[in-house]
Amino acid sequence: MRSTAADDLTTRARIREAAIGLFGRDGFAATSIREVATEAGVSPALVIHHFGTKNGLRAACDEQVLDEFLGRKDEIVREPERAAATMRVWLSDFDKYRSFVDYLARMVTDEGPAADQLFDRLLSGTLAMFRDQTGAGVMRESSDPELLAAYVTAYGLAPLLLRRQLARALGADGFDEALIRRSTLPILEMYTHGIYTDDRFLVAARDALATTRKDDA
Amino acid sequence: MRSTAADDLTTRARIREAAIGLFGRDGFAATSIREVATEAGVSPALVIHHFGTKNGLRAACDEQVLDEFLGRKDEIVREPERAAATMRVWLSDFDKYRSFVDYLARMVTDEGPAADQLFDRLLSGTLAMFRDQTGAGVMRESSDPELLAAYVTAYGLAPLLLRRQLARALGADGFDEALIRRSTLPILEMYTHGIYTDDRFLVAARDALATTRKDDA
DNA sequence: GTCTATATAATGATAGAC
DNA sequence: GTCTATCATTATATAGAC
Repeated sequence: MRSTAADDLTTRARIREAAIGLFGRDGFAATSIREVATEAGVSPALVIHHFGTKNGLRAACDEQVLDEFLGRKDEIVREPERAAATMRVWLSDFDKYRSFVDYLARMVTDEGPAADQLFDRLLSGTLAMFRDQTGAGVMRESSDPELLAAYVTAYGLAPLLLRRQLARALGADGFDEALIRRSTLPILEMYTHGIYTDDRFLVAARDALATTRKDDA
Repeated sequence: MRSTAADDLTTRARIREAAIGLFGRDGFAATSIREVATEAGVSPALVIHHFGTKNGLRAACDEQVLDEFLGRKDEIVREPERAAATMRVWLSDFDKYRSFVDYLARMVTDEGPAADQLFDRLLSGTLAMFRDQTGAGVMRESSDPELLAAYVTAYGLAPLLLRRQLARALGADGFDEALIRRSTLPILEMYTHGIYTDDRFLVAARDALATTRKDDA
């Protein structure tokens, strides 16, 4: 894996890493080219020289983080597994990879091609996984597999987006390896047995939907 | 319920609504006081006159959206139910309430007291609900109820944060009432029966955790 | 309460030397 | 490749008239 702290980087890469850190921490709009330059130890003009515009710099950061997270394109088929593996590495050395985690979280919720590409790759991986597992009889058949896959993908991203809140609410220092360990079994329990003891909420919802559907007609 | 579009608002309120719309759409840092003023049909100086600083304006927006979403404090105990009800109203008239949805989504992921307050109120409501339902035998006992409640709260917010991606991936115009309807049963199926047919992932994870725990020692 | 005019600072980007 | 110097624009916020 690459080394973030090391200074054996090209100047261009150093600027990009500085930008990822600041964009991730403060957001794109709230970060100035000057701040990036100072952080990287170069002049503002050099930032522009390398990346053209501030948006060019953002695009370079997007590409870098996306490549780090999912691997270069068509390298591996199973995107969600690769993503989960990367995330484990990132969380295992929390301080070292914090920039990437923060940047990634901002990227998913921002609108733009990077967010779409990321979600699509994760979703298509989840869909493929679901298809295999359903075929193998390991997974139940859903009444709406596409929707379920989309939601499960979203649920997978939720701890990333709400990592601060989860850590705070659970009395942890940050969303680190310990929290991942703690969450593994309870969440897998939920995905295995559900959280309810019987069908009553499901039945009630079915009735409610049928009723309002009648009202609409 | 209040009317967003109507012009029977004080100037102060009109400025605040304009700010909510622009902050929600473009983000706080990317929105200037001038834009807010133009949108509200007043001068930039008047914005400052009413709210002191740009951050003061943000605070007023936070308070407004939080009050709209959860109701004024200590009005209702069951926060998540109130929140879900508000969200249904907001999604039932998508264009009218889009500003609030967008603003809320930004608010949850940003750091700050508003986000913390919102998450805490939702979480404590979820916890109370879980306690009641577990007591009534409707809900299974989790191996870690606090963690499960935190995750379920996060999962409840996930469609809000990823509404664009969900809508896009599912071929919908936006995350509207139709998508809520479509998702109700499949998601409730998941929460009722889980998605796996047997324990094998759960058992495997238990083994894996036991192994790495041994490695650490 | 609302405006015009303005002070003051910061921003993204350029020009051109080395 | 990297810098200094600077331009043109925009930003938040203030002063003071009405």
